[in-house]
Amino acid sequence: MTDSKKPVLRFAPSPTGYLHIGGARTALFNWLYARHTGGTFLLRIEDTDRERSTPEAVEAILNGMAWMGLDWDGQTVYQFARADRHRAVAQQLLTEGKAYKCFATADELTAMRDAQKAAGKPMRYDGRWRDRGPAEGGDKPYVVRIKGRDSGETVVHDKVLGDVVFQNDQLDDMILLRSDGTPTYMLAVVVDDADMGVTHVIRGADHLNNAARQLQIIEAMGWPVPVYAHVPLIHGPDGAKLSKRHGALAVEAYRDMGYLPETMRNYLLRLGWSHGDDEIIPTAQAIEWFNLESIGKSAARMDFKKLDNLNGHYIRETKDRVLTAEVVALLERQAPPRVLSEAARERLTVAMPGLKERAKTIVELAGAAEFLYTDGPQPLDAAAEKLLTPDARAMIAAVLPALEATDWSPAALEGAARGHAETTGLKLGQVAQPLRAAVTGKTSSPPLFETMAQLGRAETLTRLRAYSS
RNA sequence: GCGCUCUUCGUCUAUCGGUUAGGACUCCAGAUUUUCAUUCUGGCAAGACGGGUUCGACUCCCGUAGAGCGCACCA
Repeated sequence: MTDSKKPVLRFAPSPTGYLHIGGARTALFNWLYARHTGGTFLLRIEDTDRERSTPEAVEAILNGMAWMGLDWDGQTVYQFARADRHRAVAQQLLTEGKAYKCFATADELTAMRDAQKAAGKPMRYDGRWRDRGPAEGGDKPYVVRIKGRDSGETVVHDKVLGDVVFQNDQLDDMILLRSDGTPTYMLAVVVDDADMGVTHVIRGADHLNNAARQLQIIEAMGWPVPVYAHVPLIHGPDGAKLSKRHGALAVEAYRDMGYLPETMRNYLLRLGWSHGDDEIIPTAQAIEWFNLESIGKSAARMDFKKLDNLNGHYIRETKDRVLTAEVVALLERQAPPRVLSEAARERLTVAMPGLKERAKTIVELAGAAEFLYTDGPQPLDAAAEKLLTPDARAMIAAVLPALEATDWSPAALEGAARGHAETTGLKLGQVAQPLRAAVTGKTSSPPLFETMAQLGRAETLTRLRAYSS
């Protein structure tokens, strides 16, 4: 560990699927720590599994990172391109006697494991080729395995979990090079981390066991040991493993559900990391505060109610024009895309202050604003339909002249409505609600008289007349 | 089965041997309001269980239970 140097962090996803919520949090923690310390944050695509890696997945991960607002330093490293280097390291280990060739066939190993399981023994490679000379194998296919220590213990010093001790006799001699000569993940990560100068490895707790194995390679090569921080996994709302059904969705699915990137960063940060009683932690503050010590040890569950609440907060904090852009983008992504006119966008922005404190997601916002960007009489939702009784429609007709006589300012419109309420002995709400239903098609909306003013005299009257009798 | 890890309100968490165990979300009640929402006030609600150690344990140790992860020529 060289304390004099700035930390080097990395996020190393395998492109076998989209960037899910757990990966996004791992990336976020790495990014925050790098930005907090003034260090470097690298991105490495672990595409050594040629069967499962796809260009689409790479694309999805890059897009996900971009949406989350997580930028990385330097070029993206593609692990597969470094296979020669990985092979060279394996070769070095081989010549130094720190690795050996194993000629056991897959069938043989399966049989071995079955026997172990039947005997209630731990299932692991028994080292049958550990001390046999390669000559015995002849020209049969072989894999290269690390010659790990078979006694003593390996300790992973983890910043989150503390010192975790593994008995070396439980760590089997893992494969470095497959029989087709390609490097395995275990070899590739260690070599790449070393070559990239990675000083801190922040990754999911599912890799904790791997850390002990990887330490064997690191020690064999005499490389510096990085600081490890294994962060607990995220579970679904029911405590079970996160699945598509719950929230192991692509981060972009959260965008489509109407969540803001700032919300996701804040929510994911608080899921497993804390700073006293603080809940609202904008990204700039997060960079200032983030540390490894305050990462919790236990797995956390997704809580969409809290996500919604946070998102509502950030929506209210966001500038009107930006929210309009979000709504516009959302509508354009819809199944039949819907493109808003310049006038409609302007109307949205003007009404945004009243709209945004009523929405928890951009999707809700777009829905609640529909009456603003759709001209003409509005379709009524069930509650509005129920409210617009014949009596209510007659009331609208009765109040219409008074409204028309105003200068169409919010105050004047309210005055007219109040006046009508007084002379007819109604409460203001009994006048306002039918008007609201006729104007917006809904029983709840931003303040009615401001809304009518924003809509304009002609448009509002068209809608009112459609539901008056 | 073997190994590793985790365990405070329903959920996310604070607490780093001495507190009426705090905050946030959810939920409930109330205030404000032309609706809804926002905002504000108040309320419900927790140390998995069992042993120790200690004057004193949520906090340290052991055990039990539950949960998660790992045990591939996947990453």
